[in-house]
Amino acid sequence: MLTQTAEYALRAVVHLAEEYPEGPTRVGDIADALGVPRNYLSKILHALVKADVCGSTRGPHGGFELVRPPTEIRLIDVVGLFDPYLAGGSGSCLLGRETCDDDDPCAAHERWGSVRQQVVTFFRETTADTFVKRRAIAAEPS
Amino acid sequence: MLTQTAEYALRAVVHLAEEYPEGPTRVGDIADALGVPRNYLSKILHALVKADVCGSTRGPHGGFELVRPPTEIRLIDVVGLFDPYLAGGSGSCLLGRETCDDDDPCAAHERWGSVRQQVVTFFRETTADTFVKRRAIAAEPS
DNA sequence: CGTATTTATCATATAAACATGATAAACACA
DNA sequence: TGTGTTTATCATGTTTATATGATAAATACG
Repeated sequence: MLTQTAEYALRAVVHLAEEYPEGPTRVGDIADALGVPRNYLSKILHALVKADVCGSTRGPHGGFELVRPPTEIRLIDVVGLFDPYLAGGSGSCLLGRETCDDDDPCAAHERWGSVRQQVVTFFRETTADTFVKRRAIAAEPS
Repeated sequence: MLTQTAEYALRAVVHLAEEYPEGPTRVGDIADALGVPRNYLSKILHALVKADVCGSTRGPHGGFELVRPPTEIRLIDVVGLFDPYLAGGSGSCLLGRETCDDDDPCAAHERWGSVRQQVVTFFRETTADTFVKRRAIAAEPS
């Protein structure tokens, strides 16, 4: 449903949300935590920097961090970078018609559009904090 | 959302549903009608034959046709052949966890599962006749 | 200033999806 | 039985996604 790359990006952002607002986290640490290829993740994080989702710092104590609080980072701005059809509406006609919109719909337009919209809405309305596992403050009760 | 191949398959099956229950349709005719590569479509249709969705006949007057009425062909059995994650539930954890089910769910399990389920349900409950454009029997009223 | 640490960038490799082309096998029909 | 039509199969090519590795540039700190 998502490309591997988009899923890596999402998981990295959720991970960074867990660290927020501590300082930068190294690529290697994120890669180890998520179990994804380090150099590949590096490229993905760099794309997120260019998209103004993450910030980066080089050198000792460097790494990546979110540029805004997790509550203000919509997942659509993360996965949409790597699965562009989720962001823009291109190639959206299930039956492959050139033009397919509300005015001139294909036979599947309404039903498929509705399903598709639910997916898009999910990523648009969900923010990076949603899937953060909060650490327990106190020890768990015995 | 669907791979190109799965979309070709879906469109071919909808096309064959429009011909049903006439005799077989040639690959070339289907390919021309849909605007998809002929030889590639041939391979896809062959897979649909092996999956008992289509039947094929060689030689003159040969081609492909549905083996059952379109109302009895679920789209999941078409797209699931080429997008296996839609059929089986593999790789379904958005956060990449090894085990993620109702008993031991990740932080995204419920919300993502619900969205995902809507897509799967769409293909499971929609049959090949749904998107057939019926030819008007009479001339359209002036 | 020098050195270790870290991201940025570039070059390359691998795997999968997508697509093309040629030949073989089955079939219809004269 | 022969010939043309059609799918079946196999071999190959192209493009994109995924991944790896090496080097360059920036930064912190002694």
